[in-house]
Amino acid sequence: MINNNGVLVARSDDLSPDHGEDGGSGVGLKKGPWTAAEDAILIEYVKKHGEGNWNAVQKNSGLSRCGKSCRLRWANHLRPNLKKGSFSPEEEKLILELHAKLGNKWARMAAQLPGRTDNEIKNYWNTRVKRRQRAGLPLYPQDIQKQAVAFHLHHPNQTRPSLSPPPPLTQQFSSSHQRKPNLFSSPLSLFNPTSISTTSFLPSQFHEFKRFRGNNNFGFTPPVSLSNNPQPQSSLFSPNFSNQLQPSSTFQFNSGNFDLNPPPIVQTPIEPDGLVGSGSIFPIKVQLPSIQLPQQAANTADSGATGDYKLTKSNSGLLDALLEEAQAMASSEDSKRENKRELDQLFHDALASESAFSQNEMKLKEEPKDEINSVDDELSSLLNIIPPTMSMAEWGYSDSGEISNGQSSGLTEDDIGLEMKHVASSLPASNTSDQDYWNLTNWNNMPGIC
DNA sequence: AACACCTGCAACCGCGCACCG
DNA sequence: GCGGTGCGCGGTTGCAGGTGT
Repeated sequence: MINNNGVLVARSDDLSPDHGEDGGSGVGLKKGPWTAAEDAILIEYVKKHGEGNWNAVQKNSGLSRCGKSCRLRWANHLRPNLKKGSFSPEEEKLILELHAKLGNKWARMAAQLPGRTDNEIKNYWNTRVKRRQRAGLPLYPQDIQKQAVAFHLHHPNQTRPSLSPPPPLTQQFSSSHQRKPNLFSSPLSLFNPTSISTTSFLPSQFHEFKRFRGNNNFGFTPPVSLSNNPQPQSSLFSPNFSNQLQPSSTFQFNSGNFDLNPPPIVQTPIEPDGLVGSGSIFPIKVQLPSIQLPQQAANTADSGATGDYKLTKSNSGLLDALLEEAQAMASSEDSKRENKRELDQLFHDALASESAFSQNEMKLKEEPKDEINSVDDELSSLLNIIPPTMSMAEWGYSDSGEISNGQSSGLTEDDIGLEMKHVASSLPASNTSDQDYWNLTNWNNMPGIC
């Protein structure tokens, strides 16, 4: 319904049920764009009462907005020290890194990007997805891919991947009205270079990250002053950024080091530019210090980390798919030892496939050899351990740009399963040490994994 | 100039989690 | 243990401005 001011307002049947919150009856609550007057009211209210208790805003301030709307408006637009304007190249790079690591966890990503909101990041990413899809480019630039592979070489035992349930079908491709495909049958399958797939390895540090009510890191905060308070230096450009990001981990751009937690093996199609936002200029119109305190929050979460892992919602991708497949296979086997061997091999095969694919990709690109060699050794060493069977390197590029094994991409899940079985059985037992196993056979006993 | 199409972004919506009585 | 409530997150929608024809 449009009111006299041309502003969309809620009809009574428009309101989100949302457990009956957001203003009780909800009748008369305004929707649509915020006016300057409303902004002023909200700012004044938060100044006085602080953030949180958003549903009280309507009652106490006379603002005809639901609590959710107020929170959103404050968080995304009115909060002090928000950065506005385009993302800087550094920010874009960081977003890519974080997305490779976290998947569509916008709030967590925002916590690493001072002054940026989850909504901004989400919009940026969706836009990027659309753009890259249109251009037929992969989502992740090559160096992110390298980091992912390099990390696995250096930290094969540090973490185990989450076995995520399939995310909502709408998780990744909503903007273009594409839906998360069946991994093996869709045009966006993992063997399609234009597909987008990520596998999240969510760190234990993020356990219970979501909610921090009752402290001053998240949730309710004391009344804020809109003046520029002394703010922590943006971690983005801090030399100690890696430490701030995740204690005890390393995180370096353009290096073999990565985060404590293995990032997903990202899908690796040909990357013509290999650059982030190449050819673009990314002016930051406003760069104010941020009032966000993400690191504190992260540290709080860190302190509770015990090294256990639990199932988290994440994007599924190549690795998840393989691991899920592996898990399914494992459940049907009698020998626990055999299971471990198989699973280990399957995972290593996934890594090998991706890294081999990376090599393929790098060969196809005309890059300075030095740059390529930065990870070549590591890749080679990985490939040396991995039997070449089923390596994606053996898969050629079809004329259409798709990766194929010489046939059409109409692989069935059964096909893949059989191939993976074959791979598993081809591995000599001596090739993998017990240390390499990630207690894969115990995954079913892990909390949150059923 | 007018129209159609595209793009980016603000805002909304539904869901799930944590807290509390 | 359970239901109600508050809140945050991720996905989706719709609109305004830009661009092309």
